[in-house]
Formats: sequence, C-alpha cells, structure tokens
Amino acid sequence: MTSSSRHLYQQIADDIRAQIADGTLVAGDQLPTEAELQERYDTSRHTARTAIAHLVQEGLVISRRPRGHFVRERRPMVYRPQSEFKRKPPELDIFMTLMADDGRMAAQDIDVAIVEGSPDVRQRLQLADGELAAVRRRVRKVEGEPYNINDSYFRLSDVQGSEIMHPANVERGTNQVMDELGIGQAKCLDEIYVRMPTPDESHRLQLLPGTPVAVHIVTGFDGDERPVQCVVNVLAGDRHVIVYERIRPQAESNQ
Amino acid sequence: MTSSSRHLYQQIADDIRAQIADGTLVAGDQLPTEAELQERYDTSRHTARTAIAHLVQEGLVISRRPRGHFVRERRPMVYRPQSEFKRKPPELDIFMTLMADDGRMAAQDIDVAIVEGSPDVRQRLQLADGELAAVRRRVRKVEGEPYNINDSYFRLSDVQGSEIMHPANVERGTNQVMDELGIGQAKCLDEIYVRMPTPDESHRLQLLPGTPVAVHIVTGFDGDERPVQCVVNVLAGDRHVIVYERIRPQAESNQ
DNA sequence: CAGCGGGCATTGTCCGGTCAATCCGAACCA
DNA sequence: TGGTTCGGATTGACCGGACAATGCCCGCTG
Repeated sequence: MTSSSRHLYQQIADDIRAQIADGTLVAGDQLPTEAELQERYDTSRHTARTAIAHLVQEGLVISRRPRGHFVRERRPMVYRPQSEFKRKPPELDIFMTLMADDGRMAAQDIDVAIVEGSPDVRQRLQLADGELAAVRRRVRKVEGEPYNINDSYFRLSDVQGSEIMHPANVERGTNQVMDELGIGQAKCLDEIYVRMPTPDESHRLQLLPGTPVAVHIVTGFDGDERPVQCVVNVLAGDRHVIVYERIRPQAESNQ
Repeated sequence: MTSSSRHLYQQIADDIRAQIADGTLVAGDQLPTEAELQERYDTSRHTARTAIAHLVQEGLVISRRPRGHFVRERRPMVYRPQSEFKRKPPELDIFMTLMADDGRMAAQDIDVAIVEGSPDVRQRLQLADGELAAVRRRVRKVEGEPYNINDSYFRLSDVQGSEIMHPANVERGTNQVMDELGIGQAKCLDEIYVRMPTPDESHRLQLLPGTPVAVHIVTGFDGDERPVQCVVNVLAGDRHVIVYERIRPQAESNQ
C-alpha cells in the first residue's frame, strides 16, 4: 500500500492518518483494533500498538479502554485575553459563531494563599528578597470539565486585608477591586508559551495524551510601570482558541 | 524509592522528572542509559524505554542516537504579532532581555502560488465559490534552523500583477505594498491554536518529538470590514514566546 | 422488569529476545 | 601528522509471549 523505506509502524500510522484526513474516518469513529491491524499488516501486536501510540501522541486519536481507539474531536472555546479591559462585547465576529461558546462558566474552585512564588512570578512582580506574594488560585470548569487553571499573584503588601484575599467569587471583578485599592492597571504584557503539560497539569485539567497546553502569563502594570499583578493561565490546547483584536494605530475609523 | 501503586515505568519517569525539576539533572546532561535503568530498577529494557519515551513526549528529554538521552533545553525567541503595526520598537521590556533575541533572521525561502486555499482560509477571506487566492509561502530560518512557516493568502483579484506576486523579499514590507494598492489593513483578528504538529510540519520545522506548535492565524480587514489578507503562521513551540502588549482603553498616560 | 453478575473483547503493563542503524573514538596506516 | 577503518556503546525497530484491568453486553435471577 505504501512505500517500503518507511518503517512499518509509520506506514500503519500514515494509512490511518490519511483516512482521517480524507474523511474515511471521521471524529468519533472507531479505529481498527490492534489485533485487526496486526493481522492486516501481518505484524506483531507491538508494532500495531506503536503505530496507534504515535497517533495518540499527535492528538488525532484517543483510547477508550477497553472499547478501542477512536478518532478524536476538537471543539475549541474562544479565550479572549482582551475582554478583561473591554466594556462592550466584541464586534468583529465573522466566523466566531462556529465555536461552541454557549456553555457557561458553571463553576470555579477558588483558594487563596500566601506564597513565595516561583522565580518566574517573582521576577515579573519584581519582588524583593523575602517579599511575599498573595495568590488566588482558580480552576475554571465548564459543564464539570476543567477548562483552565488561573493563578493570580499580587504583592502581599498591596492586597493584604482586601477582598482579594477572600476565597470567594468577587462579583464585580478583581480588577475593579484593584482600582479601588489604588493599584489599577494601566497596561499589561501578555506572554504565551506552548509546551506539553506536566503530569500535575495533565491531571488537574484532565488532559488526554497528545494534548499540549498554552501558558498565558499576564503581567499588569500601574501608571508608574510598577508590576502589580501576575496571572498565570494554563489552557488545555484542545479546548481553546486564543483570540486578539488589533486596530492599526493611526486608523481613521475607530468606532 | 517511590510508591508502589504507580506503574514501574511511571516510577522511573517520575524519578527522572524529579531530578530534572530539582536540578540534579540540568539541561544538556545525559540521562542514565536504558541498560543502566534496566539494571537499577531490576526490570526489562522495554520498561526502561517506555519510561524514557514518556519523558521525550513531554518534551523534557531528547534522544541523540546513539549517544544517549539528554535533558532538553529551551531558548525561546520573542514573537511579537503587534510589531507589524508598530513603528517604534517596543518599550515595556523589563525582563525581555533574558530571551535569546540576538540571532538575526538569516534567510527566508519564499515561493508564490495561486491556489484554492483550505476551507479555513477561504472562510476567513470570504472567497466566493471558484474565487482563487494568491499565497506567499515563507519558511523563516535563524542560523540555518527553521523557525516558522508563514503563508500569507490574498484575494487573487486584489494582488494580481503586483509586487506581492513576486517570489522575492519585499524590502519595504508587503503591508506597505498593500497600502499602495489601496487595500491597507485597518484592523485584524489574531487566532492562536495549540496542537501537536502534523508529520509534514514536524519535518519542515525539524521539530523534535514532544514539541507542540502554535498556529497563529491573522485575518486582516480594510476600513470596510472586508478581509484582505489571511496569514497562517506555524510556530515551533519550543522556540517561541508569543508576546502582546495591551493598554487600557481610557488610560491617562498613552505614551 | 430491574438489578446483578459473569464472560468477553480490548487495551495496558510487563517479560524475554534479535538484528539494524548510528555516532564516537581509538587504533591503525600512509 | 592526517586520514581512514573498524569496533563498541547506545538507541531504534521489530518479534514473540503472559497476565491484568476495564467497561460492556447479555443472560440469569428475584
């Protein structure tokens, strides 16, 4: 069927991948079982397994033991870092309607702690030696499934005794609270890293094998360029699209 | 050493992962060989291999056959979607200096073609049935290593006969050319998807196993909300940080 | 008809092995 | 001294096998 220079497990994977690409196999379909592949390609179970394992690592296929392997589906939700600063809901949504954005934030587990913070966080908050941070840790869930991990770090001295330290949902938003505390953000810097999850993240987000994560770090600065907040978001790659809108600086129509 | 309920290959992987986390093993260090692990944990080579394979898929470890397995290093370059629209180089670079941003764009291979375009692209450009697109495909390299794939799609009717159709570097930038053609962009929409690479992408970007990609799609609109350009960037996850700056709308200091 | 339980198909974890491919370095030769 | 050859260490690609874990279905039972 395929060329002979490639390894057998690659040929098997290629064949299945091609079937997924051309629509012979669609999302939700079951793949041939390991035993079937073993027979069809006249090989060992080990080689058939290796082929499937590669497809799993590519995020194309999931295993539902002991039912078999299935073609994976992908339904990303829109993740919009800018919405934090925007009053109006976004316009510019030509194709957005495709996305499954219906299911609402059902729940979020919140806990608050006083911590040292990782070097990454300490650096971004420009904490002095020995200075501590407060962190609000949230796991956001949609329909029971965890969607992202959201850890917001503050200088402890900025927020001590405030509403931010209470492990309850702040209805009007923590940004509003920060404004009231006189540490409102004037601008912020977003960094997005892409990598495979740690086993811990994988567990907390209930990620399937072959699912990378996006780490979105927001460092907020007040009017004097002083960092006042550092938010670390870990997003499941298969459940998100990150969206930004950009307007050209000297644009004529700034509706 | 570790608990017994977890599987043996997981224990081995956990131990090595812990050593990487706590600095016993640092970037570039060699891992124990499969034979060593086999003996140390009194197991089969297969199990030792499985443990290492997991670490490879997590992006923590690379194989340099036949020298052994090594702790992977990560040196991301800053990728700044907004720079396209900014005249001045960015300010707000408190910790940016950490990043290895020194090596310059050494080369980029360009080719131009007239294509139908994938459904994704057609939809974003709002192409009518049968309408064709022009595409400038680029692979950008730094020091010989490919860094990202950059495919810019245009409506063929917009750019036919223009400089954009020439497979050569356009010194003053294609955006400038588009302005001159009267199809300048007023705003644009960025989408960022995170997933594992296809084998083709993996090959073109020379990705190591366990490296996800970010797909950054920019749809550019003119003053009348008409899409005039759609750029698809595929970025190697281990070689990029995506960075945005955001200024609060009604900010007082808009320096 | 509902609930329980046991068989069964399938994947997951392990064991054992062989041979090939690859890079390094040391030994050897010109 | 400089190049070349060759062996060794290591990973990669396969083979074969055994048993465990897990849902699902079906048939039995109350």
